[in-house]
Parts: sequence; C-alpha cells; structure tokens
Amino acid sequence: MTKAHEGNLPAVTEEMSQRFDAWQEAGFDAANCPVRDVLDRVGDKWSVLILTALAEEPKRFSALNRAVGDISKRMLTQTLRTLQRDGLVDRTVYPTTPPTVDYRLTELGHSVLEPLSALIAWAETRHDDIRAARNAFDEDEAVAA
Amino acid sequence: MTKAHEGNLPAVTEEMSQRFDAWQEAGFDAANCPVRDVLDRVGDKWSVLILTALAEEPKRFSALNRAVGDISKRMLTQTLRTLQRDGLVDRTVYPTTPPTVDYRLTELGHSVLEPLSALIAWAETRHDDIRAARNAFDEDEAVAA
DNA sequence: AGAGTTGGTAACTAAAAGAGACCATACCTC
DNA sequence: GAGGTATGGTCTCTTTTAGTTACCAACTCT
Repeated sequence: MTKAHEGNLPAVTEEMSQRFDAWQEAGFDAANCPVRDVLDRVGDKWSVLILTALAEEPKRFSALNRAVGDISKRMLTQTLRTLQRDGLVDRTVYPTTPPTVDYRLTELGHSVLEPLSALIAWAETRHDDIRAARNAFDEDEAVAA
Repeated sequence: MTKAHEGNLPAVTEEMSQRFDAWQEAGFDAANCPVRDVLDRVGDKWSVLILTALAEEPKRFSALNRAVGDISKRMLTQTLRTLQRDGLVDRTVYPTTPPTVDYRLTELGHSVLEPLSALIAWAETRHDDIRAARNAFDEDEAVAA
C-alpha cells in the first residue's frame, strides 16, 4: 500500500507522467500553458475562498468583503476582476444610490467547483499528515542546526 | 443548463457552500487553514510541474532542472524543500562525488495526484473558454478606455 | 592544469501582495 | 443644514515574495 509506486502504477500516475511527456515534447511554453493559467488563479490566496463564497448564491461586493473577513477591498476588487476576466464570475451593476453591484458564478465558474472540491477534500483529509511531516522536518532542521 | 444555479443545486454546489458556512462559523483562522496550506503549494508556479515530473519515477536534482527547463536552481531547491517539508517528496542523498541526490514522491505525494489530475484535466478542457472570456473582457476594456 | 559535473547557497533586483486613507453620491437623523 | 452612514471602489505607500545571476567545494576526465 505504501509502495504504490513500485511496479503496478495506478492509473493517475500514468496519466500524469504522460501529461508531463506531452508537455516536454511541446516545448512547454509557460506563457501558453493552460494549467499554469488556471493554477495561478486557484493558487492565489483569495480566489478559492471567493469562488466558495459565491457557490451557493450571488453576493454583493460588501457582502463578500464581510464574508471573507480579512481581505482588503483592494485585494477583493483585484481578485474579482481577475475571476471576471477569466469568465468564472459575472459582475452586475444596478444603478441605485449607493451603487449595488453583485457577483455570481458563471457556468464556467460553477464547473470548476467539482475538481476544486475534490482538491479541498484532499486537503482536509490529509492536513494532519502534512502538519505532521512539517513538524518532523522542522525538528530535524533544529537538531541539524 | 446554463442556469444550473437556479433551484436544483448540484451536489457540489451544496458541498461548497456548506464548507463555506463551516469556515465562517469556525471563524476562518487563515493561519490554520488546511486549504490555504495546500493551495499555496498547488498554486505556486513550480510545485505542480515538479509533482508531475516526479509522478512516474524518482529524478535527480539536475534531471529535474533539465526536465522543467525554465526553472532556476534556486527556485528548484526552494520548491523541493517546501514539498519535502510538507511530506509530499522524499529526498535521498548518496555520498558519491559529485553528490547524487534524488527526489521521489511519498505516498502522500502520490495521493495528491488524483485530485490534482482532475483539476488539470478541467484546465485543459476549459482553457479555450477561459481564453475566449479573457479576450472578450480585454476588448470591452479597450472600448471603454 | 583546465574544464566539466554535482547540488546547492548568498546577494541582489523586480514584481506582487497588502494596508490604509480617500472619494462621490445619496440617504437618515438631529 | 451639519454630521454620520453606506455603497463600491481607487491611489499611494510599504512589506513580502519571486526570480536572476554569480559563486562554491569536491572530484573526474582529458
């Protein structure tokens, strides 16, 4: 079980290494890499949180600001713009005073929830392992130093 | 189909919004957030590439350096250290001259391939949509300006 | 002797994240 | 009508992080 990478490669392993080979052959143009494109969004501090917050229902700017809590308005604006630019989020302005603006997931935005949710689930189930590894590593470092 | 978020919420949507509610209730301590922890790694420029490169077989430092191509040694070292610290990658030194060091995925590292692969697959199938959205957005911007 | 290989580190620079003050508009209270 | 509140931002400044380049020690091959 712990030696899953010996001999009987699981399907995913093969899938990944094939992908890698394909990237290699294609020259791996980072600028045009779809994966990089997506992971840049997924990886930034706020995008996932905002996508999660918008999963159930559209929310207004200020509602998001309150919901996320420790995000600054600048970062919220910036993150929303990027998500909007990538077609994951839709921005609607209602010409009231004070202005009302709401944000909602597009179909594309909804569709990313599935793989994203799987990754989050992995994170949650394996977090203890990660923390344990981290502690062990830091202790070794401390001893070595 | 395009109105998937009206009425009949798909399972994932509900899953995500429940998760969000749970985070909200827990006060969302960013420092102790498992998701943030994981996504920080997934989101950085090189981690995913390295995990992919190591999926099939262990590789040496210089092999990784060549395989990834446009990564600098410093970033490679740094990324590998972080992955090692998080228990995703195992580092083995053979006392030869010149030194031989190889890196391989741990069981934990292998286990992340599954959700990661799903996300990459999403990125690849939806990349055209993202690019289209991006172009449309940029054109609107240009017109507005 | 000189060049090449190994797996890094140290010092520096460019880019991005983030905090905080500010803004126009309109409402509501005193 | 002065003062406070709310809206959805932007502008400026500082701190953090990403990334590049040069260098190192030890050994082998020519």
